[in-house]
Amino acid sequence: MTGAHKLPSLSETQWEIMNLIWDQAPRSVGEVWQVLKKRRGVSRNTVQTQMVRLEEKGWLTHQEDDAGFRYFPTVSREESQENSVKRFVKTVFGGSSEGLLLALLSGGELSQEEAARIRAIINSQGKKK
Amino acid sequence: MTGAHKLPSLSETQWEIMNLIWDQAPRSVGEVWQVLKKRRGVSRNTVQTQMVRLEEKGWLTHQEDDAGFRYFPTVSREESQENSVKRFVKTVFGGSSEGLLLALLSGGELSQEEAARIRAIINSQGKKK
DNA sequence: TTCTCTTGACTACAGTTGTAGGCACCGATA
DNA sequence: TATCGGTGCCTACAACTGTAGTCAAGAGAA
Repeated sequence: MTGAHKLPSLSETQWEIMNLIWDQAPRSVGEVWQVLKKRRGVSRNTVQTQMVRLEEKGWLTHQEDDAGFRYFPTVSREESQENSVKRFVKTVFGGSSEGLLLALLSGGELSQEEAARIRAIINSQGKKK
Repeated sequence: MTGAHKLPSLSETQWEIMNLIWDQAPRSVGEVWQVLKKRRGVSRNTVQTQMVRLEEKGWLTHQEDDAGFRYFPTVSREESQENSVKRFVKTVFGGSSEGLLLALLSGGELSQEEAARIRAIINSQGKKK
């Protein structure tokens, strides 16, 4: 499982777009644009360019129907996130997952609730094996 | 504490170099090169260019002594890692730290020991407040 | 004193990214 | 039918990246 997809990595903007498409696929350029425009006033062609590039890189495919082009992700969000985390841990923390976790906790970004949920996840994992 | 440093973000190669300098500062271009050359056969000028760019971006400064230029980090590794994690969580996980943690755990990259240490960290955090 | 090595400065160049303008086509509408 | 909004295609362009070559000055070595 977890195929070793090995697509070229995503820029931040590209993550933003991929996340929208993973949230709900398929999506047209126009639909993605509607969201991004509201979020940060970007132009339609900007979005289109990125989506074309994402297809070139292998992250998206499209089908054409009477409504136009509809884009689909080619890989799952989970797999992509996992790969991305691995790489991130390697480059920023020299491979130490603990380092990542410590930074996450010291960052002071977690709410009480979030911290609690994280503990719950960790503990359940502990039992699981 | 944790000054809002707001330097332009680092590329992967730049993280690699910064990590070497954080490991031991100050460092000359030659010293950094020695390590990188072994790791991935890069040329000296490549390293120098990057270090100059890092200084331009504000991540490094240098002093000159009789041995030549010695480079120092301008911000702490911890602070930089924390900022980097925040941004990463935002772009890849739409802001969900739990998402990050789940990906880390599902990634199947953690050894038993590492998982155990992570649990320990989490649990101690729990008590701490 | 020459030749060589190290080092810092400057230059180059292709690939990626973010951003967007212009054009042509098509269907709806006035 | 003349117009208009949406769509896809092609082009552009500056900034940043990774990579490295050339050069000149200084430090030793022969």
